[in-house]
Amino acid sequence: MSELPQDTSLPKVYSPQQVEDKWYDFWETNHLFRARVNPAKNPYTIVIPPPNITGVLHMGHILNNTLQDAFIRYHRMMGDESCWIPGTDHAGIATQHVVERSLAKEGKTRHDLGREKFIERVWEWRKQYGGVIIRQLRKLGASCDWDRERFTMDDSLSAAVREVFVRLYEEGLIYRGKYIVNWCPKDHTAISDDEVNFFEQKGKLYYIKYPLLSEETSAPTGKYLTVATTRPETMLGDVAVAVNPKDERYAHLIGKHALLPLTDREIPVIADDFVDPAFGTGMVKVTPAHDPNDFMIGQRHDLLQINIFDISAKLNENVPRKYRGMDRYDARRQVLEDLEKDGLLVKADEHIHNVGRCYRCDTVIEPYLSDQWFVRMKPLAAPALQVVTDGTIRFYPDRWTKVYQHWMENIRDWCISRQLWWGHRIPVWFCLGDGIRPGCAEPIVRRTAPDRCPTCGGTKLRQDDDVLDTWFSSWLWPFSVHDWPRDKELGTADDLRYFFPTTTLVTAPDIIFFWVARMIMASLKFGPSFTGSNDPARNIPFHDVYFTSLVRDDKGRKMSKSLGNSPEPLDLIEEFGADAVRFTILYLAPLGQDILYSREKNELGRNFANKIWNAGRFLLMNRDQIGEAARPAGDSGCNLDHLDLADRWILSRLHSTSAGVFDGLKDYEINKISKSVYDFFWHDYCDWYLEMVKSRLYGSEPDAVKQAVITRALDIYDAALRLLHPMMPFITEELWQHLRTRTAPDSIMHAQLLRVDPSLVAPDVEREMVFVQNVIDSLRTLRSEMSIPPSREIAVQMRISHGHSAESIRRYEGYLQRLARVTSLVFLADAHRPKLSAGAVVDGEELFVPLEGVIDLDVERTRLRKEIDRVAAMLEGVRRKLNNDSFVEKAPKDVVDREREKLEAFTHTMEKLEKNLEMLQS
RNA sequence: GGACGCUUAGCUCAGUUGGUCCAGAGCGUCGCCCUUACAAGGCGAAGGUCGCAGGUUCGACCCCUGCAGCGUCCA
Repeated sequence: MSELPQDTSLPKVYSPQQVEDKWYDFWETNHLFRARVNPAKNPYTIVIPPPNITGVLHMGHILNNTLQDAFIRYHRMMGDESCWIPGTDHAGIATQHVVERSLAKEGKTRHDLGREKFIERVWEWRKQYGGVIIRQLRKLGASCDWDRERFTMDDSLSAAVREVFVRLYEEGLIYRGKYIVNWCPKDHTAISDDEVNFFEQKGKLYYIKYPLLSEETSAPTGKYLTVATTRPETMLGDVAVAVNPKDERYAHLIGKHALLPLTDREIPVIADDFVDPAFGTGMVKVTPAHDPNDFMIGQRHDLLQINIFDISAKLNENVPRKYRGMDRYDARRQVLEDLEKDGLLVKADEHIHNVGRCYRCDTVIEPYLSDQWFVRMKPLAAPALQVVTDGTIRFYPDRWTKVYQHWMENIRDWCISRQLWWGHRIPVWFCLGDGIRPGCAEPIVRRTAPDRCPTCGGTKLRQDDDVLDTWFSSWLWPFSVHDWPRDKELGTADDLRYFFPTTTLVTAPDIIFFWVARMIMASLKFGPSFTGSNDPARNIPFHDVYFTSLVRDDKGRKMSKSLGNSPEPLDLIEEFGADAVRFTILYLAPLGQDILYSREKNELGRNFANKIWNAGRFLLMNRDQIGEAARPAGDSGCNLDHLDLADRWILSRLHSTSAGVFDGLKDYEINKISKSVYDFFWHDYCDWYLEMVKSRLYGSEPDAVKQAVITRALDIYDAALRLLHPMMPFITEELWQHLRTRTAPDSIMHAQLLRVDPSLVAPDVEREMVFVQNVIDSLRTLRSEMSIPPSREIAVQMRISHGHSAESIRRYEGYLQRLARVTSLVFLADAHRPKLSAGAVVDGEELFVPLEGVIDLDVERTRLRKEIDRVAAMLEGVRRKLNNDSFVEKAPKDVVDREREKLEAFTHTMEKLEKNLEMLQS
């Protein structure tokens, strides 16, 4: 058990650097983040969205993980078994890239090493650099259960991937086929539809003439068909020209043939509904191997598929010799030049079209015909849509359910094979035959490598070269982290059943399709195998999904490496402290809206930390001088001796603030929580309560009272620290440990949150306090406007006539003395009205500050007139309402009554202000 | 083209089922204070016809319609 770090004196300014690492070590070495199966408690589980092992912490991670940590810590302090499971993602393309780049520096490619050596190299890289982020999260204060850290390429998680692949294949939900996929010519792999980003781009629409051939002789007729295309180079793979069957202009051409220029291919004119008569000439070229729409046209008309590109999008042997080996853009230039020469290029119009680019490397995607593995999504999507529309899973903010629904209803099959080396190799083997006989056609799909072909017994087998999409492992994350399907053999079966489903998922909305939707599908599909239940509510991966804001810079631009507009998170932590960075981003993060972020904004959090620190210093200094009263029992207890208005008020505020925090948590309104705790701590507790406490501590009350007062102030501070801890874990731990003697491994982390006592929430007390505050405020304003220096004390006279009593106000006299520098308070008889004084009316009661010729009467007259104008405007508003018959008739009675009360109060105030002004006129 | 979101003080944002918010906070600005917790602070002040145009209602920042600008997602 490690010792509690001890530090006796508090410096004047809080320095997070000395505090944060100390406490993180303390928490970690004492295993305070650890979660264990505990049937006596409710589990509260979050699985981290596993960051890429190639990634480094950015502002999005700061937001995302601070939110998760705050939720986890709140629930831990509410008595739940809080379990936050960390881990990383192997990020196929990204990681392979990084390692290939480092190889390139040695002048090598992955092919020089070979597959096996290359993969070894990636693992080495991962050991050395991978998961920097995991270490950085500790700096942020993340209370992850590190014993549970997982990696998507771990043995058990890889077993889960194979298990799922085999099961889906056996059910016919995974199939292999030659389809048009999004091919990245740089990464040499297929990527899924969702991994393509579309950008509008200026291009040209080329009009090209294809010579029409005679039906009888196949000789050129001298007539031409004009097609419009944005990609002229693909004409070398054309197999038809298509028109819309309803397009009368071209009806007579259907069935005739044209000669494909630059080649000697004759191609037919076909009719297909897909063709838009309004686009270009209403006549399009058809290239089934290089356009997804043409691919479908080709299938409908049983057309040939001519692939004209190699894996780098260079032209292959299926085109005339002169174009072979050319890059697609060089080929475009050459084709255009040749068409021009032959007089077949009609024109080129400016044209804006969407171009798909690889989300990893930004290379323009090539629609490409190749053998790929797919998951049939429709059967998986239906139940996954259901649990969201029926509210079994809730999205915050709710509007994402619509986005989700739309995607689910229009779902397309998921291309899961990737032509990479780094990743989960597809568990499929092909029989190669025995050298004489050809191999068997049926692929062998197995959890582990087979020895021989089950059909022919042949031993020459070859595993599929491809690996699976990284998301094919992350969609299993909520249960694969508990080692499913090996949970029984690895002893984590209880964990799996206890911590699944998770409670909350915190993630960015841009991966709603990649990840969120697919996790729901996978959990509903495979959950029954370990929950033993078919109830969807038991098999969902999570109950709530919190979609985070996007962090932008202060000009509203997305933060990006290339713009260099993102602050370096670790530098921010170094400069402001992790607590400040955490609190600031929570304060700035309204649910579902983007955050405009800048370095300087962290001053908010830093200043807040310093404020709390100094309030703590104040309390400790006074405690050391005065001493504490006997401690009340229990963690949430609070000394209740010798209560006065300020005490009852702060207790009321504390309990209603707590209640607000609990309410906010239910709806994930973290910025409301942060605001209310901030306002309570700074404005209620420091600005008012501590100032009022001073008047008692430094006054003439007996020691027993002073001890009760300081003890209570400490108790409330303690409760407020607990309320704040999940947002600012370090400073609250440091101060909490200073407040009272603790024994290791006591930590605020595991202290209970204050239990809300509704009986302490007292609206009447708060109203009374507001009156006192208003009196003080108006005296302060008056002082300031009359240029009475703060050092100068003032005498105050009051005329009570509006519901307050002199006795009750006498009780607050100490507060007025201290907070408004009032030296004496005198109550006047009704008839008296002091001459030559500055005055104010608060809640109907009159305040006078004698001016004694020192102050300019003109200033006071101007001040009064301004106040009269203000009240007159309000009075006018109220009158207008009450003079409106339909308002009095139709508005609810209490609203009308309230307006009548206002009328009376404003009239009353007006009269007094006008009398005051009269006095000064004479 | 479709869907959704946003538009409140110079800037960033709060504003609960429409009526004690005819509007608040932080930063910035101005004035006064180094008052023994805190100048990373205290006190006070200035600053807004709540994007525009209609409508519903006794009453609209809040509800409805249209428009404009910005943004996101999908096609």
